[in-house]
Amino acid sequence: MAARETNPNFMNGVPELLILRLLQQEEMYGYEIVQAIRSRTGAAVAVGEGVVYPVLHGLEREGALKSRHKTVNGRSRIYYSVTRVGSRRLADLSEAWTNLAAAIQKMLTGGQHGEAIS
Amino acid sequence: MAARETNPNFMNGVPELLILRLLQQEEMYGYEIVQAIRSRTGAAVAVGEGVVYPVLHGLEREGALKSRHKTVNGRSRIYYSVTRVGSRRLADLSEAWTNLAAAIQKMLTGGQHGEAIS
DNA sequence: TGTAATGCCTCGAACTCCGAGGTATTATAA
DNA sequence: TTATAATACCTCGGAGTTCGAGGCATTACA
Repeated sequence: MAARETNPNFMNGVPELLILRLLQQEEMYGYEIVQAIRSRTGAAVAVGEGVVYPVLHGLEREGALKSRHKTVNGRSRIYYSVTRVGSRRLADLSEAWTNLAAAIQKMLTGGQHGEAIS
Repeated sequence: MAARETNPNFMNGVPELLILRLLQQEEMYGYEIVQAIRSRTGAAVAVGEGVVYPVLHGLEREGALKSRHKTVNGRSRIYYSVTRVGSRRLADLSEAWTNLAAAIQKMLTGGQHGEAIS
């Protein structure tokens, strides 16, 4: 998918959305995010590390996230948190997703006829 | 994206879902579908012909759709309609989408803490 | 001592969407 | 009459994502 301009950048981007949302609530590290997504969605969404880490790196490169190292129990972790840019991005993605979901929901449950705009 | 097995095939697949849904309601042809999606979603979703035709061909190849030629006003059209296989597929995709949307919605609006299922 | 869990990472394969472009006919406008 | 738009079909290359497997290292547990 190219950088779509007609449609909101959704269709894809769900991992990015969820990661931003989680990090907005609290600072987390990659491995933790993988499990948080799985558990908080009741396994409806399950992304692997192969998805999470690249997204994390990409968002940081864009300035949407900032990170800091921390060692806990001899374990080195990289905690991420959202920046002002990331917060803005989350708001945009969140709205785009909501619009898309609403549109699709309407099509799935809506009446048979393509009502004219009238 | 590979043929995901952990997650439902969503994330993507929105065009496929909408096309199946439209065709289940009434027989349509490609060019018509492009505009129907745009108008019935209030332009929230706008897929081009470069998306619709390949999906149509793929679904027909899989036996989810059947087609018939028809000439109207000197215009040659290919009308598609869903088969039993397509109907089954629509039901599956539809359910998968609903589950995904619900999971995401909960994450977007839900409380800060990773509450236990309770 | 070995296996699982934690924690980080990258890579290639597969897939889809996107936009541009091509062809042909009919309708409308200049 | 001629040019442009609309209808109607199609394909292709580029771009961006997700997926799973795999690698590395340390700590916890059996």
